[in-house]
Amino acid sequence: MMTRINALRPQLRRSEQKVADLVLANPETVTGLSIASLARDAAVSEPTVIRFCRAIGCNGFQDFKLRMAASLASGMPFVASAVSAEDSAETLSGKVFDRAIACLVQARNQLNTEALDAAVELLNLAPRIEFYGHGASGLVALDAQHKLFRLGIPTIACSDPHVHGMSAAALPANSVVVAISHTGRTTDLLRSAELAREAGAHVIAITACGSPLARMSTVALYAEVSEDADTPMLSRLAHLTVCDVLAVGLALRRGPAPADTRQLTSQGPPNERADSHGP
Amino acid sequence: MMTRINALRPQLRRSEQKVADLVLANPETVTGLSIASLARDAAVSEPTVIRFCRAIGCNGFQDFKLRMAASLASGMPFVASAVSAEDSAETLSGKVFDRAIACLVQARNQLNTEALDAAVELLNLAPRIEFYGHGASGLVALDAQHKLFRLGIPTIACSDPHVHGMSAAALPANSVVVAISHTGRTTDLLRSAELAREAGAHVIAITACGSPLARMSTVALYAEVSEDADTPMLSRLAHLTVCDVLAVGLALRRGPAPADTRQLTSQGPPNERADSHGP
DNA sequence: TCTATTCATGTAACTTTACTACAGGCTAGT
DNA sequence: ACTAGCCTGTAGTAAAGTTACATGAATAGA
Repeated sequence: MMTRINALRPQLRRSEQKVADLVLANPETVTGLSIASLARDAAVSEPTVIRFCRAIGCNGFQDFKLRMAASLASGMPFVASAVSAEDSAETLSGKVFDRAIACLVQARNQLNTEALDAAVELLNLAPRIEFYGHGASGLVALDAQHKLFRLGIPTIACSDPHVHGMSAAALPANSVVVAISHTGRTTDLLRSAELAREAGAHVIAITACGSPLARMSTVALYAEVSEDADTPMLSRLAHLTVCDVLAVGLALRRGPAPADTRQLTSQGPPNERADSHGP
Repeated sequence: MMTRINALRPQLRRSEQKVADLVLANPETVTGLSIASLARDAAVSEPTVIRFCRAIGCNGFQDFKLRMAASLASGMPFVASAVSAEDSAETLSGKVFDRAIACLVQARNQLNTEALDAAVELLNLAPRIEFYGHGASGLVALDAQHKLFRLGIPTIACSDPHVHGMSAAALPANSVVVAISHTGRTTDLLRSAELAREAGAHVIAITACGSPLARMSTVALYAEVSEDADTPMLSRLAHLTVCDVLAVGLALRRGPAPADTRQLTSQGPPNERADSHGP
């Protein structure tokens, strides 16, 4: 909503721009104002305000206020703010959670569909699937393995450079390596990805946009997280969820749809076996 | 907002309850309606609608609509909906991400502060900290270890029953075991938690409300996820984030606040060492 | 440079909306 | 059965949003 106003601002009439500026300056207060007050504050007439609302695609002032409130609510609560030692437990957990959520929202919005489609297709045709990652990303790889195992798709997760180096060189053609790295610059990982490609395998990269890993991959899935939150603590969550998407997409395409779908969306009986699969 | 209406419903007057029911039945449409239409649809008079708005803590109908829109916007976009084989890549990734986000929002809202405070305090005083978890939760434990290691706090993560059984029995007094299990019924984990308590250690449980693990723990952190999404695929994310909160809380209390805080909120130089810490 | 035309902006009138004061009617206690 | 108190709807009011129209400014053509 805010971005839309910003985008449409140039093609607005001068007096309407005054309204736009006022709205962009203090969006929170706008929802509480009436046309009259808003018109007065922006030094324009009431109909101009209405014309502004129409210009940015609303049905009127009421509709505008509603959309504004909705837009603020969906963007506002999950702003990433730095933690400080003075924070109470409540604000602390709020901040950490909000940052995690904001990170996922961002990842969700920038994941490009074509790449995702291509990735699922590659996975679907692959005779063998392997997940490589180091450090925190190694855990993501393990998690992906674990999840695909539950879906009946055998895979291998490696976080040891020598192991995945050897494994990559020996991959059959059209295999898929999912290389996970936030920075996309880990040399060991790049080397193994290179080996995999030489062996005729495809590389799906889960990494940041523009990284070396992204450039040398068959398909790159960008899970960029906001610069303020550029830490393994957050990128992890985004990577995990991207893997979830891949797993679900693959399961839907491969497995007998109805049964496997339910297995994904609701768990079986909640007994002690439910989370006792060894890692 | 919706939960508030539900909570206040019993102490509403009969005709006001009719309005409440209508609002709860189709919340999305309400924001577009006027008092007159809403009153007609609920078969009550206009003033009753206004009284209803006041009763649930709004300043009037306008305010009510605004809050409703805001509430819907923050809850709506991340509704958990089941995936199906017909979904395109875009809707699929949207659904998976939305469910992940909804899960975190839910976890965020139900994490109780006192327990969190107590947990951080226990961790702060602990001479030794260990994380136990099986299966997917084992990865969460490893992740927590990894993260605390980065913060300069040595810990141990175990997912082998025999290993954490032995370790638990040998814990010094006031040590802390963080036991992670979605169901809270894994027998091996319960046994080790029992051993830890007998050894004089505290147990922080990250599990579902009312589980056996929660009952026998010193402090229980509930990371309940919505019943529709009751799968390891989601609880994982909530558990990870709860661990993040614990780690950040602990680091803030222990370490030299300013330096460590920045280390948490923004990463160092994005070179190849950034995510190359071995698992 | 003057004029005509088009577009932007404000004024004024209108409609709908939200809200308030009051009175009728139902419920409950005695 | 009667009365007191409270819930509910009717009628009225003020203010809000919206529309039609007229005036002013700006631009282009002669």
